Amino acid sequence: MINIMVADDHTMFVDGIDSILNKEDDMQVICKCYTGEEVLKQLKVVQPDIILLDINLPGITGIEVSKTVLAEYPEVKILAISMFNEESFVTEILNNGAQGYILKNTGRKELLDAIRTICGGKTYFSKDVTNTIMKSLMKKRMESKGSTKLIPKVSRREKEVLKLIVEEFTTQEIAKELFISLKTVESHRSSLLNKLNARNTAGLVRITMENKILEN
Amino acid sequence: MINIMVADDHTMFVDGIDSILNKEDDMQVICKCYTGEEVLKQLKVVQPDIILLDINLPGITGIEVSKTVLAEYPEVKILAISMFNEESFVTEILNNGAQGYILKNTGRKELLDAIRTICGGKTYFSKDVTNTIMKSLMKKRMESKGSTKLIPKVSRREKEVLKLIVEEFTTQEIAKELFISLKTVESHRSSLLNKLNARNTAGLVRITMENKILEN
DNA sequence: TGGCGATTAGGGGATTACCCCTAGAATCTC
DNA sequence: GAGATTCTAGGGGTAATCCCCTAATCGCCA
Repeated sequence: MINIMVADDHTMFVDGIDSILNKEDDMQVICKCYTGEEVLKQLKVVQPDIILLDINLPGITGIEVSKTVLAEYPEVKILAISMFNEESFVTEILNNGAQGYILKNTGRKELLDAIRTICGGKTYFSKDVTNTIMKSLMKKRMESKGSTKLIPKVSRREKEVLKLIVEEFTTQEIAKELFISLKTVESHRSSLLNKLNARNTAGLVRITMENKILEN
Repeated sequence: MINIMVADDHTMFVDGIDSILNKEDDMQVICKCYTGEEVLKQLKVVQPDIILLDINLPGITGIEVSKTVLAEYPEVKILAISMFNEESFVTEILNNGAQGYILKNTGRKELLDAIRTICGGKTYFSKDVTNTIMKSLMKKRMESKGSTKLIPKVSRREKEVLKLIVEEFTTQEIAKELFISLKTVESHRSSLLNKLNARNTAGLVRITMENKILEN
């Protein structure tokens, strides 16, 4: 038997979920909460297997609740529920302990499927959600590619020097490592400062990491 | 009519795909390739709407081919096909122009679905693949949370200094910006070097960005 | 209320990074 | 094979960082 806590500030929604779940033989709703505070309070009394948690709770948000649950009741699973198919919400809640994420317009069958999957120790994400994530993943990559174009090509040797700079080698150490003169390394350094439009080592490292210059 | 190019080094696989696709009224395989070189060569002659591209091609890999296609034939869609459900492969190919990713054990129906979805301008990822991605996404978040713990807490003022260092301010400029003495900034700098276990400015910046120290 | 970390500040010196300049040799490219 | 780019290297100087030390003041908290 799966013991379920439902947390959402919309009473009708909670009741709807309640009626759907209680029709199932292997599930029972043991607690209904309408605020984040209530969830944390009730958890000291009841032991649900899973919490159906609305992300946009008033007061303490679902994100905050999720953090606390992960820290204090790590055995309790969380299925995040939201109106919004927003990439930021999804990653944020995944970041903080949820095992799944579904939208509020999800059908009965998928809801039951999600609950059983998560209670079986796996993770569950609705198709809409995964699509959103994948798309935003692709977008981010594209954007990072786009901004890279502003940066002139860094030569093979310069990359080697740059790599060592990022790894905290001094100019002298780089010279020894690459079997070249100190002056040569300085020469590469100043080329890099120019090409990457940096003022100093700090900028060199930051720009390198922001644009993932060493990852090709 | 969807014009399809198939690229895989296993002849039997290519022929199998060919026979599946040619049974459909709205699809036709117009070109079969067995190496990456061949794909790039054929693209100068034929105009496919979509390429079914094996990632693990011998010689020029599917990744490389995908990069080139994205750059030179941006209107041509790519559906990546692979034996392996590896997170690194998937992100790499998404990174470089593919609109979809399916596994070789994918059934006929899903293959057709994927092709039609992508040619309709959308993206397609098989369920196995999205699961892998989501899991590795979660893992990474967890790991980054975990590794953060190794780093001693950086104080408020130190973070201010650190932020300016990352933004290429020199010690003198930081002193002016924060209305404190040069020696004070140097003091904070050396505390930071100690706390973050860095040898120099380069390390300071790298560790800061790797651990996202300034994002709180 | 004593201790601890954070913030402030300094002296003095060693090392490193940055800048301006030139310039030959190797390598790639058209 | 000519031209561009890269890799190499140096002289000479200034600015910045890093290191070792001390030390006063402040706030917090057990």
